[in-house]
Amino acid sequence: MPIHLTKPGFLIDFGLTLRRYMAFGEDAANLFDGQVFHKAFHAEGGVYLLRLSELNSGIGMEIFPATGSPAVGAEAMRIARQILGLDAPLDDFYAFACEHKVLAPLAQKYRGARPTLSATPFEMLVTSITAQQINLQFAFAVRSRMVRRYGESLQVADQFYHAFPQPETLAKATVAELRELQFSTRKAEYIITLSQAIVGGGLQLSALNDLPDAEIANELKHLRGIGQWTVDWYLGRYLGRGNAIAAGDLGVRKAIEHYFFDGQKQNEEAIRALAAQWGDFANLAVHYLLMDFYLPQ
DNA sequence: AGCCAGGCTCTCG
DNA sequence: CGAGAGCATGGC
Repeated sequence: MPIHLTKPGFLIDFGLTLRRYMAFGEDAANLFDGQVFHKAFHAEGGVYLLRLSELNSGIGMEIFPATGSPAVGAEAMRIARQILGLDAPLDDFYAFACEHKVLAPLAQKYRGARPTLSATPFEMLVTSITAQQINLQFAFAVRSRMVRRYGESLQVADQFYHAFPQPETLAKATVAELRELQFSTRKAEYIITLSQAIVGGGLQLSALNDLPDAEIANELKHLRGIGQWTVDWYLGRYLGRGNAIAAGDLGVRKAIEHYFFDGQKQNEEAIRALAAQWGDFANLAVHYLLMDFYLPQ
Protein backbone atom coordinates (compact mmCIF):
# COMPACT_ATOMS: atom_id res chain seq x y z
CA MET A 1 0.00 0.00 0.00
CA PRO A 2 1.95 3.05 -1.23
CA ILE A 3 2.10 6.24 0.80
CA HIS A 4 1.29 9.36 -1.17
CA LEU A 5 4.15 11.86 -1.14
CA THR A 6 2.41 14.54 -3.14
CA LYS A 7 -1.13 15.75 -3.45
CA PRO A 8 -2.92 15.87 -6.79
CA GLY A 9 -1.88 19.00 -8.64
CA PHE A 10 1.57 19.17 -7.06
CA LEU A 11 4.01 20.32 -9.72
CA ILE A 12 6.47 17.57 -10.59
CA ASP A 13 7.51 15.70 -13.70
CA PHE A 14 8.66 12.40 -12.23
CA GLY A 15 10.56 11.18 -15.27
CA LEU A 16 12.35 14.47 -15.96
CA THR A 17 13.33 14.88 -12.34
CA LEU A 18 14.95 11.45 -12.14
CA ARG A 19 16.39 11.30 -15.63
CA ARG A 20 19.79 12.26 -14.33
CA TYR A 21 20.10 8.85 -12.67
CA MET A 22 20.14 7.09 -16.00
CA ALA A 23 21.77 9.68 -18.22
CA PHE A 24 25.41 8.78 -17.61
CA GLY A 25 25.10 5.03 -17.26
CA GLU A 26 24.02 3.13 -14.20
CA ASP A 27 24.02 4.61 -10.71
CA ALA A 28 23.88 1.46 -8.60
CA ALA A 29 22.80 3.32 -5.45
CA ASN A 30 20.01 5.24 -7.22
CA LEU A 31 18.29 2.99 -9.71
CA PHE A 32 15.85 4.47 -12.17
CA ASP A 33 14.49 2.64 -15.19
CA GLY A 34 12.36 5.45 -16.52
CA GLN A 35 9.31 4.34 -14.56
CA VAL A 36 10.30 3.30 -11.06
CA PHE A 37 13.03 4.54 -8.74
CA HIS A 38 14.71 2.23 -6.20
CA LYS A 39 17.14 3.09 -3.46
CA ALA A 40 18.37 0.89 -0.63
CA PHE A 41 19.06 2.84 2.55
CA HIS A 42 20.17 2.40 6.15
CA ALA A 43 17.83 3.05 9.06
CA GLU A 44 17.50 1.69 12.59
CA GLY A 45 20.56 -0.49 12.10
CA GLY A 46 19.05 -2.27 9.11
CA VAL A 47 18.82 -1.95 5.33
CA TYR A 48 15.54 -1.14 3.62
CA LEU A 49 14.41 -0.46 0.10
CA LEU A 50 12.66 2.69 -0.98
CA ARG A 51 10.50 2.47 -4.09
CA LEU A 52 9.09 5.56 -5.79
CA SER A 53 6.63 5.50 -8.63
CA GLU A 54 4.00 7.60 -10.26
CA LEU A 55 0.35 6.94 -9.39
CA ASN A 56 -2.72 8.56 -10.84
CA SER A 57 -3.09 10.63 -7.71
CA GLY A 58 0.54 11.66 -7.15
CA ILE A 59 3.92 10.16 -6.32
CA GLY A 60 3.77 6.94 -4.31
CA MET A 61 6.37 5.60 -1.90
CA GLU A 62 6.75 2.05 -0.63
CA ILE A 63 9.24 0.56 1.83
CA PHE A 64 10.50 -3.05 1.77
CA PRO A 65 10.43 -5.09 3.84
CA ALA A 66 7.25 -3.65 5.26
CA THR A 67 7.81 -2.09 8.66
CA GLY A 68 5.79 -0.21 11.22
CA SER A 69 8.87 1.59 12.52
CA PRO A 70 8.30 5.34 12.59
CA ALA A 71 12.06 5.97 12.42
CA VAL A 72 12.42 3.96 9.22
CA GLY A 73 9.39 5.65 7.73
CA ALA A 74 10.73 9.08 8.60
CA GLU A 75 14.12 8.35 7.06
CA ALA A 76 12.49 7.03 3.89
CA MET A 77 10.40 10.17 3.71
CA ARG A 78 13.45 12.40 4.19
CA ILE A 79 15.35 10.61 1.43
CA ALA A 80 12.37 10.75 -0.93
CA ARG A 81 12.09 14.50 -0.41
CA GLN A 82 15.75 14.85 -1.30
CA ILE A 83 15.64 12.59 -4.35
CA LEU A 84 12.54 14.26 -5.77
CA GLY A 85 13.58 17.80 -4.84
CA LEU A 86 10.20 18.32 -3.22
CA ASP A 87 11.31 21.37 -1.25
CA ALA A 88 12.63 23.32 -4.22
CA PRO A 89 10.65 26.54 -4.79
CA LEU A 90 9.67 25.69 -8.33
CA ASP A 91 6.73 28.07 -8.59
CA ASP A 92 8.85 31.00 -7.41
CA PHE A 93 11.56 30.07 -9.87
CA TYR A 94 9.11 30.01 -12.77
CA ALA A 95 7.75 33.39 -11.75
CA PHE A 96 11.31 34.69 -11.74
CA ALA A 97 12.26 33.01 -15.02
CA CYS A 98 9.22 33.92 -17.05
CA GLU A 99 10.65 37.27 -18.12
CA HIS A 100 14.12 35.96 -18.78
CA LYS A 101 15.12 35.50 -22.40
CA VAL A 102 17.15 32.32 -21.86
CA LEU A 103 15.49 30.78 -18.81
CA ALA A 104 11.86 31.33 -19.78
CA PRO A 105 11.82 28.86 -22.67
CA LEU A 106 13.73 26.29 -20.61
CA ALA A 107 11.34 26.63 -17.68
CA GLN A 108 8.52 25.96 -20.07
CA LYS A 109 10.23 23.11 -21.89
CA TYR A 110 11.14 21.26 -18.68
CA ARG A 111 8.19 22.29 -16.58
CA GLY A 112 7.97 20.10 -13.50
CA ALA A 113 11.63 19.07 -13.52
CA ARG A 114 12.82 19.25 -9.93
CA PRO A 115 16.46 19.34 -8.88
CA THR A 116 17.23 15.92 -7.43
CA LEU A 117 19.35 16.13 -4.28
CA SER A 118 21.75 13.62 -2.81
CA ALA A 119 20.28 11.47 -0.04
CA THR A 120 23.09 11.93 2.48
CA PRO A 121 26.07 14.25 2.94
CA PHE A 122 28.48 11.32 2.78
CA GLU A 123 27.07 10.06 -0.51
CA MET A 124 27.30 13.58 -1.89
CA LEU A 125 30.95 14.04 -0.98
CA VAL A 126 32.07 10.62 -2.19
CA THR A 127 30.08 11.07 -5.39
CA SER A 128 31.76 14.42 -6.04
CA ILE A 129 35.21 13.05 -5.31
CA THR A 130 34.69 10.24 -7.79
CA ALA A 131 33.63 12.75 -10.46
CA GLN A 132 36.59 15.09 -10.10
CA GLN A 133 38.41 15.67 -13.38
CA ILE A 134 37.11 12.65 -15.25
CA ASN A 135 34.17 12.14 -17.55
CA LEU A 136 30.87 11.44 -15.86
CA GLN A 137 30.24 8.18 -17.66
CA PHE A 138 33.42 6.73 -16.21
CA ALA A 139 32.70 8.28 -12.80
CA PHE A 140 29.29 6.60 -12.66
CA ALA A 141 30.78 3.24 -13.65
CA VAL A 142 33.54 3.33 -11.04
CA ARG A 143 31.18 4.51 -8.32
CA SER A 144 28.66 1.79 -9.11
CA ARG A 145 31.41 -0.79 -8.77
CA MET A 146 32.16 0.63 -5.33
CA VAL A 147 28.50 0.49 -4.35
CA ARG A 148 28.24 -3.16 -5.31
CA ARG A 149 31.51 -4.05 -3.63
CA TYR A 150 31.01 -2.19 -0.32
CA GLY A 151 27.33 -1.36 -0.05
CA GLU A 152 25.16 -3.53 2.17
CA SER A 153 22.51 -5.29 0.14
CA LEU A 154 19.02 -6.64 0.59
CA GLN A 155 16.87 -8.83 -1.58
CA VAL A 156 13.37 -7.88 -2.61
CA ALA A 157 11.32 -9.95 -5.02
CA ASP A 158 14.21 -11.85 -6.54
CA GLN A 159 16.38 -8.77 -6.97
CA PHE A 160 19.37 -7.48 -4.98
CA TYR A 161 19.76 -3.82 -4.11
CA HIS A 162 22.83 -2.14 -2.63
CA ALA A 163 22.78 0.80 -0.28
CA PHE A 164 25.45 3.44 -0.70
CA PRO A 165 28.40 2.25 1.43
CA GLN A 166 28.65 3.58 4.96
CA PRO A 167 31.70 5.45 6.19
CA GLU A 168 32.38 2.63 8.65
CA THR A 169 32.87 0.25 5.74
CA LEU A 170 34.94 2.53 3.54
CA ALA A 171 37.10 3.56 6.48
CA LYS A 172 38.34 -0.03 6.53
CA ALA A 173 38.88 -0.29 2.79
CA THR A 174 42.43 -0.12 1.45
CA VAL A 175 43.87 1.96 -1.36
CA ALA A 176 44.79 -1.25 -3.16
CA GLU A 177 41.21 -2.51 -3.03
CA LEU A 178 39.83 0.72 -4.43
CA ARG A 179 42.52 0.79 -7.11
CA GLU A 180 41.14 -2.52 -8.35
CA LEU A 181 37.84 -0.75 -9.00
CA GLN A 182 39.79 1.80 -11.08
CA PHE A 183 39.90 4.60 -8.57
CA SER A 184 43.08 6.61 -8.77
CA THR A 185 45.40 6.36 -5.78
CA ARG A 186 44.62 9.94 -4.89
CA LYS A 187 40.88 9.48 -4.89
CA ALA A 188 41.13 6.24 -2.95
CA GLU A 189 43.05 8.13 -0.27
CA TYR A 190 40.53 10.96 -0.20
CA ILE A 191 37.59 8.59 0.25
CA ILE A 192 39.27 6.52 2.93
CA THR A 193 40.49 9.49 4.98
CA LEU A 194 37.09 11.19 4.70
CA SER A 195 35.43 8.01 5.96
CA GLN A 196 37.91 7.72 8.81
CA ALA A 197 37.34 11.33 9.82
CA ILE A 198 33.64 10.60 10.14
CA VAL A 199 34.06 7.31 11.96
CA GLY A 200 36.65 8.81 14.27
CA GLY A 201 34.06 11.35 15.34
CA GLY A 202 36.01 14.42 14.32
CA LEU A 203 33.62 15.15 11.49
CA GLN A 204 29.84 15.38 11.93
CA LEU A 205 28.57 16.29 8.48
CA SER A 206 24.92 16.66 9.43
CA ALA A 207 25.94 19.15 12.12
CA LEU A 208 26.91 21.51 9.30
CA ASN A 209 23.46 21.56 7.70
CA ASP A 210 22.28 24.86 9.13
CA LEU A 211 25.54 26.80 9.01
CA PRO A 212 26.14 29.65 6.57
CA ASP A 213 27.76 28.75 3.23
CA ALA A 214 31.14 30.15 4.16
CA GLU A 215 31.37 28.18 7.39
CA ILE A 216 30.43 24.95 5.67
CA ALA A 217 33.05 25.64 3.03
CA ASN A 218 35.61 26.32 5.70
CA GLU A 219 34.92 23.05 7.50
CA LEU A 220 34.85 20.88 4.39
CA LYS A 221 37.94 22.35 2.79
CA HIS A 222 40.04 21.18 5.71
CA LEU A 223 39.55 17.69 4.34
CA ARG A 224 42.00 16.43 1.74
CA GLY A 225 40.45 16.17 -1.70
CA ILE A 226 37.70 18.67 -1.07
CA GLY A 227 38.03 22.05 -2.75
CA GLN A 228 35.71 24.83 -3.84
CA TRP A 229 34.14 22.83 -6.65
CA THR A 230 33.16 19.97 -4.32
CA VAL A 231 31.87 22.43 -1.70
CA ASP A 232 29.75 24.22 -4.31
CA TRP A 233 28.08 21.01 -5.42
CA TYR A 234 27.58 20.05 -1.78
CA LEU A 235 25.75 23.30 -1.14
CA GLY A 236 23.76 22.94 -4.34
CA ARG A 237 23.05 19.24 -4.62
CA TYR A 238 22.89 18.10 -1.03
CA LEU A 239 21.69 21.14 0.90
CA GLY A 240 19.77 22.58 -2.04
CA ARG A 241 20.85 26.15 -1.32
CA GLY A 242 19.25 28.42 -3.89
CA ASN A 243 22.26 30.64 -4.43
CA ALA A 244 24.75 27.80 -4.87
CA ILE A 245 26.62 27.46 -8.15
CA ALA A 246 29.69 25.43 -9.08
CA ALA A 247 31.20 28.24 -11.11
CA GLY A 248 34.43 26.32 -11.64
CA ASP A 249 32.62 23.30 -13.05
CA LEU A 250 33.48 22.44 -16.63
CA GLY A 251 29.92 21.55 -17.54
CA VAL A 252 28.44 24.65 -15.92
CA ARG A 253 31.01 26.81 -17.62
CA LYS A 254 30.39 25.35 -21.06
CA ALA A 255 26.63 25.56 -20.69
CA ILE A 256 26.77 29.19 -19.57
CA GLU A 257 29.27 30.11 -22.29
CA HIS A 258 26.88 28.58 -24.79
CA TYR A 259 23.69 30.28 -23.61
CA PHE A 260 25.04 33.64 -22.48
CA PHE A 261 28.38 34.36 -24.16
CA ASP A 262 27.91 33.06 -27.69
CA GLY A 263 30.28 30.18 -26.93
CA GLN A 264 33.13 32.50 -25.93
CA LYS A 265 35.44 31.20 -23.18
CA GLN A 266 34.81 32.70 -19.74
CA ASN A 267 36.69 32.43 -16.50
CA GLU A 268 35.22 31.33 -13.20
CA GLU A 269 34.79 34.89 -12.02
CA ALA A 270 32.65 35.82 -15.01
CA ILE A 271 30.46 32.78 -14.44
CA ARG A 272 30.03 33.62 -10.78
CA ALA A 273 29.24 37.26 -11.59
CA LEU A 274 26.56 36.29 -14.08
CA ALA A 275 24.95 33.79 -11.69
CA ALA A 276 24.97 36.37 -8.90
CA GLN A 277 22.22 38.17 -10.80
CA TRP A 278 20.00 35.16 -10.29
CA GLY A 279 20.29 35.36 -6.50
CA ASP A 280 18.52 32.51 -4.79
CA PHE A 281 17.50 31.01 -8.12
CA ALA A 282 21.03 30.38 -9.38
CA ASN A 283 20.96 26.73 -8.37
CA LEU A 284 17.70 26.08 -10.19
CA ALA A 285 18.76 28.13 -13.18
CA VAL A 286 21.95 26.10 -13.55
CA HIS A 287 19.97 22.91 -13.14
CA TYR A 288 17.79 23.85 -16.11
CA LEU A 289 20.72 25.04 -18.21
CA LEU A 290 22.61 21.80 -17.65
CA MET A 291 19.54 19.73 -18.37
CA ASP A 292 19.07 21.38 -21.73
CA PHE A 293 22.75 21.40 -22.62
CA TYR A 294 23.56 17.81 -21.70
CA LEU A 295 20.26 15.92 -21.52
CA PRO A 296 18.00 17.45 -24.13
CA GLN A 297 14.56 15.91 -24.54
C1' DA B 1 50.10 9.29 -29.44
C1' DG B 2 48.13 12.84 -27.31
C1' DC B 3 44.31 15.32 -25.59
C1' DC B 4 40.36 15.54 -22.85
C1' DA B 5 37.16 14.61 -18.97
C1' DG B 6 31.67 18.32 -14.41
C1' DG B 7 39.70 19.08 -9.87
C1' DC B 8 42.92 19.08 -6.03
C1' DT B 9 47.38 19.79 -3.81
C1' DC B 10 51.72 21.73 -3.40
C1' DT B 11 55.18 24.99 -4.34
C1' DC B 12 57.01 29.33 -5.18
C1' DG B 13 57.19 34.37 -5.96
C1' DC C 1 47.26 35.44 -1.74
C1' DG C 2 47.49 33.77 -7.19
C1' DA C 3 49.55 31.51 -10.76
C1' DG C 4 51.42 27.36 -12.39
C1' DA C 5 53.10 22.77 -12.42
C1' DG C 6 52.21 18.09 -11.31
C1' DC C 7 49.22 14.39 -10.55
C1' DA C 8 46.06 10.13 -12.21
C1' DT C 9 43.20 7.25 -15.04
C1' DG C 10 40.45 5.56 -18.96
C1' DG C 11 38.32 6.66 -23.49
C1' DC C 12 38.67 8.14 -27.97
